[in-house]
Amino acid sequence: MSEIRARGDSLLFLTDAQLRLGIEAMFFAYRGFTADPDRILDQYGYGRAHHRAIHFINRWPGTTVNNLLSILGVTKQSLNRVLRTLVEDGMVESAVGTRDRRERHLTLTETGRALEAELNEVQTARMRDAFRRAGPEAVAGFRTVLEEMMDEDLKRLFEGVA
Amino acid sequence: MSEIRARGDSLLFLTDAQLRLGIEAMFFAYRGFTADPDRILDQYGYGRAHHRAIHFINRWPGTTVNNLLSILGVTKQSLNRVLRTLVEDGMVESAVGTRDRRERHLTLTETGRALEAELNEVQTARMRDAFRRAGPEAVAGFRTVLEEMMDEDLKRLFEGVA
DNA sequence: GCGTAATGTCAACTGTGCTGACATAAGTCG
DNA sequence: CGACTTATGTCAGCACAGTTGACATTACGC
Repeated sequence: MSEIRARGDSLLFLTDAQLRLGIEAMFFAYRGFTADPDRILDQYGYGRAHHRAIHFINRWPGTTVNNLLSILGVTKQSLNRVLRTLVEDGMVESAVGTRDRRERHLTLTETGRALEAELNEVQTARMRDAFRRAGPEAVAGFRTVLEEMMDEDLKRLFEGVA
Repeated sequence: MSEIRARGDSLLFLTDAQLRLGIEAMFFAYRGFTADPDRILDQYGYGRAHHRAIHFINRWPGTTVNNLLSILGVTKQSLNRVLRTLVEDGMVESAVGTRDRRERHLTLTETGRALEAELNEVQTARMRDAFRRAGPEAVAGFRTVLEEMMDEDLKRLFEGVA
């Protein structure tokens, strides 16, 4: 506390009212954040869980099931239900590991990459518009605060790739 | 686009990679954002829907069911299930409107306010730490970007109270 | 060969969203 | 007054995505 006063900053941004506004901003913004992809997913009979799996498999092609589990923070039963439909639908390929044959390496198929691109397009469009209107300094602040809100392990994961 | 270049800003913050990082930051941060209240809600046998109802009833005491419906963006059947348990548990009071007797005005009871305080405490604590570490300029940017990501109607609602 | 790790699967349960249908009470307006 | 509309509540049924617990298969490593 004292070192902050010493920096000469106003502490008005830490009032209860300001913090509650931050909470509500998160809530409303997250709704906007998911609204566009949700509409596309509906057409495929998929939900947000499918989106998250597709997103992170695209992000780290060849990742294992266990990796994905720890990134997504769900149980294997929950993830498996989603992965099974994605593999059946030809969106995801599950390849036996070469170094360790117990592992399954997950990658998107051509079709899967197309869906990922479609989902990314709309979600990115909203974010791009928001970033553009807000400007680079605001975006830097946005990213900083979000990182500080993460759990420690996810923060390390995130900073590892950022 | 041109007016941004004219401002002399770099457009590097709008690259696809940066936008994808923004998307992932939102995802991971929202997990952290909900993690602490979730643990408390579990103890009461409640979920996030209960939290949201409690939050906004506390925020606008005496609000009507219809108001709450449009803020939360769910169906009345969905909200009613949650409200019913909260009223049964003595967390929320539903009072017949005086001006319009069709309306029900919702307020938190003493017990409800205590739970709200408990939930707000942990969620606020995380946000306060994040805000403090990030500093006031980052917080301003955070709020700006979040507002720009909201749907238009929610943005107006939010700006109305902010 | 034994223990452990990675994965998959079955069953059951929960919370929270949805649609559709219907009911009641109360306000509004011709 | 009567007709329409609005605010709310409720029943039934369904879907998605999370959970726990139990168990099986396969493969790695000491």
